[in-house]
Formats: sequence, C-alpha cells, structure tokens
Amino acid sequence: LANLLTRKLEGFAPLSGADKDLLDEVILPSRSFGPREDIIHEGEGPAKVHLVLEGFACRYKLLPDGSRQIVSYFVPGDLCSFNSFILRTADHSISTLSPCRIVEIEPDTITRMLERPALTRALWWSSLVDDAVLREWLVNIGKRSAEERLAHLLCEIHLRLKAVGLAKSDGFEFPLTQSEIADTMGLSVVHVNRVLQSLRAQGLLDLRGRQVAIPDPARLCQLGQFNPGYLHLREGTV
Amino acid sequence: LANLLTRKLEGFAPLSGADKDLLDEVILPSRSFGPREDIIHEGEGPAKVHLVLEGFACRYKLLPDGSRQIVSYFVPGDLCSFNSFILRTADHSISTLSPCRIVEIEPDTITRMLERPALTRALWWSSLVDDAVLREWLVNIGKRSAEERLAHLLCEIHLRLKAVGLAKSDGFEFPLTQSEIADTMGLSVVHVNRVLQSLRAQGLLDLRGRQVAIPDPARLCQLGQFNPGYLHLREGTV
DNA sequence: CGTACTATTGATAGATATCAACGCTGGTGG
DNA sequence: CCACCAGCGTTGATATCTATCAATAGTACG
Repeated sequence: LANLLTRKLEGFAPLSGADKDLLDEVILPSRSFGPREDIIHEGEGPAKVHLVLEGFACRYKLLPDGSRQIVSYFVPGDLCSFNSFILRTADHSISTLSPCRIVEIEPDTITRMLERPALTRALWWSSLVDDAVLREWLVNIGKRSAEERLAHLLCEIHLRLKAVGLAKSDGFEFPLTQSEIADTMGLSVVHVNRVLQSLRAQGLLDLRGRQVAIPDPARLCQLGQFNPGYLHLREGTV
Repeated sequence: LANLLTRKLEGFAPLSGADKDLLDEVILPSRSFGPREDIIHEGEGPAKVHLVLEGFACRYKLLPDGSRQIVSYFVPGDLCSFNSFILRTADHSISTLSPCRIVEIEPDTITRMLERPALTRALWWSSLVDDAVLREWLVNIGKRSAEERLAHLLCEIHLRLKAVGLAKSDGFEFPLTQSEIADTMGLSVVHVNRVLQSLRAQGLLDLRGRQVAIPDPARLCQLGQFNPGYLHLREGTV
C-alpha cells in the first residue's frame, strides 16, 4: 500500500524525493475510527488536519429541523479539515461513514509541509479540486433529476476511487446507506430507493450490500451527464 | 471609495502598511465590462486573476441542454478566478451580471502578493470563506423550499454587501433578473416569480427594478434559516 | 430471540416544472 | 417622433416529480 497522499498530490505534478519523504513521515501514526463517528464538530476552533487512509468520511451540516445535508465525501487520500487550519471556527461537521483509518496531522507538521513550495502548490491544487467537486455537486443537485443525480454521483466516486487504486473498472466498495445517499443528494430515502431500483432494472447500476456494480460505466456516465474534467486528473489516471 | 480588497482581507486580520500599499497598487488599472459579458470561458487555460470593484458577476456551468447553473456570485471586493492561477483549465465560466468595473491582476503581481505571509494567509482565508459559501449554497438548494431558498440568498447578499459598505440596513441594489435568480437557485423562472410575489405579500422582501427592500431583516433571516457564521465575518462587520 | 436499523412497497399529497399567453418597458430604426 | 421588437415580469392551466405517511420484510447484532 503506497502512500496515498503522495499518489494523490502527484496527480498534479511530480514531487521530489525529499517531498515524498516528508509525506511518508506525515502519515505515520494513524488512528482508527468506527462508523458514524464525528471527527470535527461544527463550531469548534482550529484543530488538527485530517487525512483519510481507509474508509469513507463526509462533511455535513445540520439543519434546524434535525435533518442533515452532506456536502462532501472523503475517500482515501483526501485531506478533510485543511481549512480548520486557518478559519477560527468550523462551519460544519466531519464524520466517518464507514470504519476509517485516519491520520491526524499536527499544525507543526503542516507548517513544515508549507515550507516546501512544491508541496504548498500541490496542496493548494488539491483544495481547488475539492472546490471544483463542490461546484459540480451544486450543479448536480440544482439541475439534474434524481436518476441523473445518482448516476453522476456514482460516476464521480468511481473515478475518484480508481485514481487511488480502489476501484475495479466495473465496480467498487461503497459502504453507504441509502439514507446517507439521500442526505447527500437532497432526496428522500424512499425516492433514493426507487431510483436505485430503476437504475438496477436498466442494468446501469447495482448497489447491494456495500458493493456497487457498474456493468457499463460509459452508459452510466452518459445518463449522469458526467464529464470528468472538473476532477482535474491527469490523463493516465482516467 | 477605499480599497475594497483591503477592506475585505482585513475582515480576517489587520494588514501592515506595506501590505496595504501593495494592494493599492494592485487595483490600479481597472477595466469596464458590460452586463452579461464573459470574463473566463470554461476550458480556457491559466489566465489573469480578476477582482470585482463594481457590479455583480458570477461563476456558472452550462449543461448539455443549454441551461445553466450559477454557482457563485461575486460582489465588489471579491476575487473571481484565483484558482485559474493554479489549475490547468477552468471547469466553469465567469461572466458579469450587471455592468462591472474589474481589475485584471497579472500573475507576476499575484506572485508578489504571495511573497508576503500576511497577504498569503488573508487570501487563503478569503478562498476558504468562498468555499464555506458554496457549501451553504449546497445546503440551501439541497434542503430548503423555494421560499426559504430565496430568503436565505437575499440574506446572504445583504450581509456580504453590508460588509463592503454597499447595503443599507433595509435594502440594497440588486441588478439581477428573475431568470438569473432561477439559474442560481435551481428553480424555474415562473416559480421564482411566484415565490417573490408571495414574499412581497408577506412584507418580507420587495424586489422591483434593480432594488431590493428588506423591511424586517430579522424576519427574513428566520424564514431562510440564515445563520451568518459561515461567512466568517468579524463581529464589527455584522 | 428481541431490537434496531435498513431496504422495500403502496397510497396520497404537495411542490415545482412546463406550456402558453399577454402586458409592459426600453431601445432602435425608419 | 412613432412603430416595432426583444427581453422581462406576470398569470393561468396542467403535468410531473418527489416528499410524506404508513406498513412490512429482511438483516445484523447483542
């Protein structure tokens, strides 16, 4: 299992040996989290930066009526709370979805990383890609039907997981609940269930247990109007 | 008319005299744009960074069916295309909404700004706040009814404009078309029109011409579940 | 073997989109 | 100066999508 962070940051530009050594050091002590465990609570002050090594996590916001909107997923290789390094208080919470292995990076270490121009640029790039994903999610929820939304989401996750070597070309492990998918897509659980069945019936997507099968990725991309440009991956990784 | 960029960046932390001098120099040559004029096209390579001095602009993405989703607004003091400084190609377009006065900042100048730690941090902070706004938009579109959405949007713009001295406590200039609002909120024009009428009838919001009146901001905030924390403004500015 | 969460199904209600039409306004050209 | 035109706001009628409510069945887990 190579260094996922290195692998991800090199999706932007190659790093020097010294940079990679530092990254190897960064990911040393990792911690296990159970599923549905909060990592950062809304309103908390600056904290460590978190890096997901294994499992799925998410950023979410709670609404007054108790419902929640998930605003990002984190898959292995993703940095979660980089912004908490700068902002005074978190405006959202972060929690695991599945069991996770996570590195908690100390502010000092971050500072050391930011002393290296190539790393700084790579981290910056990475956070800009996160922004791009967020914008695409906004488009997804704002403009697409429930069926298109789900197709698009699964295409995105598929590609993101492939980029870190965690997906086969015809499927991947996806340990989310239908209710969590609903919270992500701004849909009700019932409707998510029906749309998933419809996709299954069309042979586009089979989500059962913690496993997704995508028999024909191209067809799913077409339905979801999925254009991977916003992920800013290098050619080889797509 | 003070330097809006300075004013905005000092919303994070005070800047030194030298930093402010540099910012004063940065905003020197500005350019006028008409309404509905594209500034950056999706797919273009790295370009200048843009700073809005006057007017409203937006970031948007086009969909295959020709409709568009607006994913951010830019008001005076906002930096538009900071990411194009790093990413290879833009995954979205930027265009004016109203007539605008805009500064085009050369990459060299940006580099000079980034040589100053306090400015770097302030710019970073600013982009993190943009992210936070984007997340809140996602919540807005994902979870709130059309009426709540519009209320929330107008509360946000109200506060953002107040932070740069461009709004009175009971209203502001808002030169957007109902169709542009619809493209922002993931709603149809017709529905936006009806919701606006309903809000007007409730005495919460009067949008006519290019002017918005908000007789009772507190009541509007309540309807929109608007909690300004995500804007990360300093106390004084709220 | 309960208990609790997850997936599923049916029936119904509500919100929002779509289609079509019309008036108003500001600008433009004759 | 007036007539025309395009874009915007508005209205009504209807269709579609998605939420909500309620109930049941499967599944994991102590």
